[in-house]
Amino acid sequence: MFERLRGTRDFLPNEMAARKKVFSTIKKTVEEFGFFETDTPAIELFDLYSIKSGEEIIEELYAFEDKGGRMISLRPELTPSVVRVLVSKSKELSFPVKWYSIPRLWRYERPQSGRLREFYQLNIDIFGSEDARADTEVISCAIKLLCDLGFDDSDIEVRVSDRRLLQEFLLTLGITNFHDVLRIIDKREKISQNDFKGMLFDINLDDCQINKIETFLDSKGDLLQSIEELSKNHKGEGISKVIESLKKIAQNLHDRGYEKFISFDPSIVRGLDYYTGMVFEVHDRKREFRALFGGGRYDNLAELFGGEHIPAVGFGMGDAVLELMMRRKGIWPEEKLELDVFIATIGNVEKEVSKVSTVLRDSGFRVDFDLMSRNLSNQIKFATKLGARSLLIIGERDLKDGNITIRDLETGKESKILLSEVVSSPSKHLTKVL
RNA sequence: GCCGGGGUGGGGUAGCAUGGUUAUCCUAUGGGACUGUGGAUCCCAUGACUCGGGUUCAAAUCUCGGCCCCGGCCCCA
Repeated sequence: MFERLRGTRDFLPNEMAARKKVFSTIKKTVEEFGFFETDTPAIELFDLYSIKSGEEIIEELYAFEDKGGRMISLRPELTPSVVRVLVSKSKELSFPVKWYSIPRLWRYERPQSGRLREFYQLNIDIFGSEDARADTEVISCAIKLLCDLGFDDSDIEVRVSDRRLLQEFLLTLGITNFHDVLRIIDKREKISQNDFKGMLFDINLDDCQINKIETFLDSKGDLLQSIEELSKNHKGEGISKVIESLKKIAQNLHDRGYEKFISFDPSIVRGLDYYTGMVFEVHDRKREFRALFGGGRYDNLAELFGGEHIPAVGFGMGDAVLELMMRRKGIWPEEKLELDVFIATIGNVEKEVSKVSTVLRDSGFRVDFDLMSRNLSNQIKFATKLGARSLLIIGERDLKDGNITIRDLETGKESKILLSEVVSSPSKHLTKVL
């Protein structure tokens, strides 16, 4: 016996049935927003990840040397691959490009609630547009997606900010070590106020600066309103440009009727160094789970990869947290098998079974029948376990008059019918699930 | 890598504090009976103390270590 690798999952047919429904909802919504599906290899050159990442990230790669002596890694995220494709094809693509993908990703991390070593992640990105409408489109798609899955504004909160806002603000305070400060701000929710102050103090900020930072971070709330206030309180060329673009995003989201989902939160910074503008995060309102989405604008990644300047905005959504949240709300689909027709037999009726099953399958029904020569009772039991909607009973005795029995397994109603009748017009007597 | 809580048939469990007959119950799976209606029922069978060391006359039970699972930290691209 072999054990499943830590942090990985097996999906049995009934579990897979539920996942398929969720994934198809996701795909449908995203495609309604005009995104096209892409895919890239699960393996890439190790360097694709080592170039822009720190040592800690590299430690979490599933990496190995191939037979040609190349260092290879399983992809831990999709963005580098997509940007690689984009850079190599940029001359032949017409921009903006709206792409999505639901890759399987691998990260060698310690599994926790909502975090696994192998998982799926929906990625959507818009490349080529710097316009605030692109940012809005991405955020709207995230919101619509959650609505279509069955969530509403009482379940989730989308917090939006812009990294440049915080940076410009820190500059006005004379603070330049963004990297350290952002890191601490990112932790603020998890630690006490004293620890927060202490950590900032440790990197040589004074009380006055710390107080101002706290006041600034607390200016969260309704997106439009908060931004209006910001623009009153913070003048200056750099900062007003950022505020202007946030205002556009806010107004646009408002026009789409999504204002209830959105709030402004200047403490959202999303990781480090990666993002260059708008950033957003989606959480459950109770904060029971880790972030469901994270995304934002990353305008200079293509250049980092040796291409031309291609502005980009997008997000990633992992399937693990999504499943936890949907289960908590009771909207994860039922894990049950689905079959349209099961044919039960009594005696030697092989010929008729072959004929009927073929006709039904040709008409698009999902059909199965007994392969074990079981008695009728056990066949019915088995049909129920397969989730069959309808049951056909073909028995030697009734067949002498050309009859078979047809039973609706959901209502329990059954009737006798001519076999020839079912064969000539199956859709009249049987229904397909879905 | 660090910290905490756990591992009893395929799944879910009782037993463990206070060591002592054949390890409980539900479910699942397989077979059989009811001679074509039973999505049943009844009968039979299958099947477990995570692994290794220690204490003891005796360990599922106490103890140490490994492995694995769950949760948290770190990190979260």
